[in-house]
Amino acid sequence: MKKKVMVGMSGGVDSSVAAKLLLDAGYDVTGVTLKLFSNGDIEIDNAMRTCCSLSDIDDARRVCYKLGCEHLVFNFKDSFKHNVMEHFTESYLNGRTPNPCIECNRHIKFDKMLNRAESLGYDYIATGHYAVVEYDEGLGRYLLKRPKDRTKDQTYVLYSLTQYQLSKTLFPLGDLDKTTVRGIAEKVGLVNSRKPDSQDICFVPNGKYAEFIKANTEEKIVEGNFLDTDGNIIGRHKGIINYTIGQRKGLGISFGRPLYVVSKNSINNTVTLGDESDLYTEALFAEDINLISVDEINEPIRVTAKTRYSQVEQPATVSVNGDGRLLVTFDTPQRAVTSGQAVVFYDGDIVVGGGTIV
RNA sequence: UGGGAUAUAGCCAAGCGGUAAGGCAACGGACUUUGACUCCGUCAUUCCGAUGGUUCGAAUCCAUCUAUCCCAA
Repeated sequence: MKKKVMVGMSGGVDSSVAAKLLLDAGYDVTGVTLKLFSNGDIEIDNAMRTCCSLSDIDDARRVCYKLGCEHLVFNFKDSFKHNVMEHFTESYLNGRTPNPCIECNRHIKFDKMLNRAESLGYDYIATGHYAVVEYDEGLGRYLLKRPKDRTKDQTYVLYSLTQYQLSKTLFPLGDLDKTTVRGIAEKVGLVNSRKPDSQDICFVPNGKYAEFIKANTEEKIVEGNFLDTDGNIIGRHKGIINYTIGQRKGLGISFGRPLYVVSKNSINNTVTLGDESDLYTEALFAEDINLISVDEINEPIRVTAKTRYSQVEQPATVSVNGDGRLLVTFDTPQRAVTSGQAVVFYDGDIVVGGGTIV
């Protein structure tokens, strides 16, 4: 009997090809598009393309029709609002810089959707992520590994997956590169074969995330002072949510040389600016740890690690710090390590684990 | 109302008679399934506080005015 797979389909080319590949591999495939928010809720016009606009649900539906598989739409708006949007807003208000894609994977795709799939009798869920899941007999563990196409590596946003979630997940695109995927879509004649890659935060399609926060919080966004690294007031900022560590653009302050956000203080409502050289730190603490290739960390281990989605992994040492936190020490100081972002550890192509930067 | 100095794009700033450097900021684009970073491009079309004058030609020289700053009263 065929194994049943529920494929999360955004309407984009990647997840569409994932569905196609699963069908070819002999699975009983159902495409699912998640309704995560209404365009009306986030004050954007409906003509705009986001992962949940009508046109995207339509694209997914048309792909399924073309492939000859069932297509469903699940309404996860409440969960998305609570676990992703509110977390996003809260994080910024507290002076951190969140990564909503990670929260969406953690709470929506690989939790909500997986649960729904199981209750409906599916054996697996699948997505169009570029990553590899592999069961290692020796370790007796499921491993998350980097994909063939390194330029599209999405393991960074998947570090939170548990052993159980990994055991239920298929990533059909792990061994393909993007051009091959587009080629397949083209060949099969999928409507979205040339659709641009998605980018920006899906629920903030105009890129102005600060406006989203203002529209979704009771709290008043108040102006405050820009400080130099000695604590002197050197200007006014438009509210702490508008800035993140390492940011240069949009400060609106002319100083003869470029200035970068070095730190934020949500208590005093101040933003400290400094030179590029002030951005480098060699150690960080991480919390909310999820480990994949190992059960626990007792002795310090050598890894490569990255602190943002698009960063080349850097050599580092990870050690326990009690209180559930990990201490990550890089061999060389890293630029703009930012609270709220994730740090993910690698052992070669294998994801060791990761956590949220404190 | 004695003396001195300075007035160049949003900010800083080159230019010293030959037809407006550069930096910062800003804006646009590329890159990017997060925020950023980075990269590329645009940014004073008779104009350099104002008005006259000298000159083939001035932001650059002269005069006056205006503004600001400093020193002294």
